[in-house]
Amino acid sequence: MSLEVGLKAVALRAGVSPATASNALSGARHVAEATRQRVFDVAEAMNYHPNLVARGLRRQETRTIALLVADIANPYYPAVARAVHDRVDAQGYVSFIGNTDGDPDAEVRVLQEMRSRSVDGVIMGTMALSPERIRSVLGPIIPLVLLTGEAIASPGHGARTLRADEVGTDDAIGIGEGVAYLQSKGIGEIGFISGPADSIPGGGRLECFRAAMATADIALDDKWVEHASGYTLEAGLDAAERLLSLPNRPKAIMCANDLIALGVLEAARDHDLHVPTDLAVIGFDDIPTSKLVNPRLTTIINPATLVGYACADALMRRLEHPDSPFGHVALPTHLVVRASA
Amino acid sequence: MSLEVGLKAVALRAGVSPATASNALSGARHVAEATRQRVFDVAEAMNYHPNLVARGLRRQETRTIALLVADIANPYYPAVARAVHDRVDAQGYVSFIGNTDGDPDAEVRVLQEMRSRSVDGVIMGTMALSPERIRSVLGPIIPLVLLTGEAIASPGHGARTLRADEVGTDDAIGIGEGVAYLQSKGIGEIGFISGPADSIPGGGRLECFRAAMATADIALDDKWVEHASGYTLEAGLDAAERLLSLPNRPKAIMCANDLIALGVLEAARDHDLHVPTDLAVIGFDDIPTSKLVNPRLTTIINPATLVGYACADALMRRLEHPDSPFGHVALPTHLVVRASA
DNA sequence: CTGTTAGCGCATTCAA
DNA sequence: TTGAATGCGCTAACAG
Repeated sequence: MSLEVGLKAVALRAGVSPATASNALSGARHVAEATRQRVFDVAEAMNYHPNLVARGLRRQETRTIALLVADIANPYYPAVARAVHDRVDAQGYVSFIGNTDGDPDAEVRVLQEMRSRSVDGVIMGTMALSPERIRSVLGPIIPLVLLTGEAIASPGHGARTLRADEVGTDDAIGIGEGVAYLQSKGIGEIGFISGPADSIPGGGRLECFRAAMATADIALDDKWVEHASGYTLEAGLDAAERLLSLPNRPKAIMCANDLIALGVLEAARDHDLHVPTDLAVIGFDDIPTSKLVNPRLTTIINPATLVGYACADALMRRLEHPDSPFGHVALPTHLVVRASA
Repeated sequence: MSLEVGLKAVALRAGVSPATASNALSGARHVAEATRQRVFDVAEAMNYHPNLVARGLRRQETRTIALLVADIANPYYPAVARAVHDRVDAQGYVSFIGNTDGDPDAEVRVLQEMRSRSVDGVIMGTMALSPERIRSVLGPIIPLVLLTGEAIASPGHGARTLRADEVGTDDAIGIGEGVAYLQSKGIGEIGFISGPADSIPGGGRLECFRAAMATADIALDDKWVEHASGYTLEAGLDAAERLLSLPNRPKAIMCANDLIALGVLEAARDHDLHVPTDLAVIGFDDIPTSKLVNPRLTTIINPATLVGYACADALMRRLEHPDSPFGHVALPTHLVVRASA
């Protein structure tokens, strides 16, 4: 009934058994050159293409991976997704994409879904679930790459039991550079806008910030630490409004991501504050927009493409060498001074 | 050997046959309430989740779709991807993502790949292949939604033989508004920067532009029509350099997309041209960046989220009603006047 | 209402 | 070097 030509049809027309046709095409076993050629010709003539679902069931290997992020429309992720795609595509893998909005229930649901679909690997930028929970939902087998800034805060954290590779950014470098830079300009009244209080990447960056302030020996007023309700411009604007309405407001604001920082820029405009003289603003991520806004955003470069490559490479490596030691890659972040600080 | 609990294991523990367990869980056939409850309890206790690869093979329905675009990192697509994801996710479908860079070979390759993977449907924003070619590579069965601005240039174009739904934008509306707006400001020397000469969306927009100029009764100097080498800021900058170096340059430039327009903005800066007084610039798409740059970009809104919804809805509709008439949706575009024109 | 049989399309045993 | 048989995990058809 099926209109697709299957291996059986090719074998029939080539006058061989399905097994031989399979071997001829895949090269798994040796086949007489004449036979091989004949099978190839017939397959080509009949426009045969293997059914990858059936192959996946049989081989217990689907050559699919899952890329799970909070929101593909968040400007940081597309570059990661593209980089991952390019790397795995070169190895014959295709990617499922999943958006979780950082909602723990959604994360569990989509992880379970991907497990049911027998993906060969998962790359996940979690916002809510602990690594242990992720591993437990995903089951003990499927290779997992964690895409998280916090990886570095606790290097190699439980890799043994977690059986996961970690790719992150060394946020402390860039944030340290940012604090030092502000200090060198004589600015000590530095505030920070993090993401939602319980979210992971922003929380890690906040910790980095606290550490950097301590290192720089600058007292940190806890009133100057705000939590945006999300990693969006609007949430950043709201949080900045609160910060700028304080009786004694900070002279500089560092942010957990660029969108929040863009919100701060808007808030500064609303308050008739000149950036950077009245208020210095430093973002995080260096999304494409950042070099195009006015004033151009001083920010900390989060190398999205390299992160994507590193995730894909870690996953491909584990698929080839399942028993290699688990690793964590920390890509450096760096301050890029533009016009906002 | 497999560590995953299968239906057989659940059936065994529940004391029923695999078929009954299947029916109890899926509800395909009626099962005694007591049995059903027992199967559910066992499944839950054993943490059973169906193997969707096996189900796909058996049901000849994978509940996967493919979203094929030129480049997910292009800022227009993430919003489309997110919208598609949300709609199909609600129906239990997951999305493969494919990037083709508008390369015809890559498009053929990924279409073939998706066909091999038995996706239930394809949403494709083609840049290079003709609809007929796409249909031929994809085979006659798999539902196809074409995401293309040109759909509207030739409404219902070959829908019968193509067996495809089309979702596009009515680019002529917004481009007509743009030309009329410039005319109302007394600007008649209008140039246009399209995408690569052989690419589809930019070509359609160029045609709209020519038509709008004719309607407005403005003579169009062909020297003022340029082709950018891609839909990027850099390509737009290059093309604009060529246009602005002309002995008699246009007083306004309309563009096939916003990134090209952002390149024009940079070129204008390089040439010490003040926007909009020396040079008016109008983009296309209204990507998030456009409202944040300086000067804020006057552009034509391409409702990416609505486009994504429409694509997903068209696909879901066809999956439910395979024989419904093929349709094409044209979402209106509109000029939004900001500061660059 | 439930169990048995069969097969989706392929790749891997085993045997020849 | 090749073919026949088997089963990946699930569900549909057919019996009972």
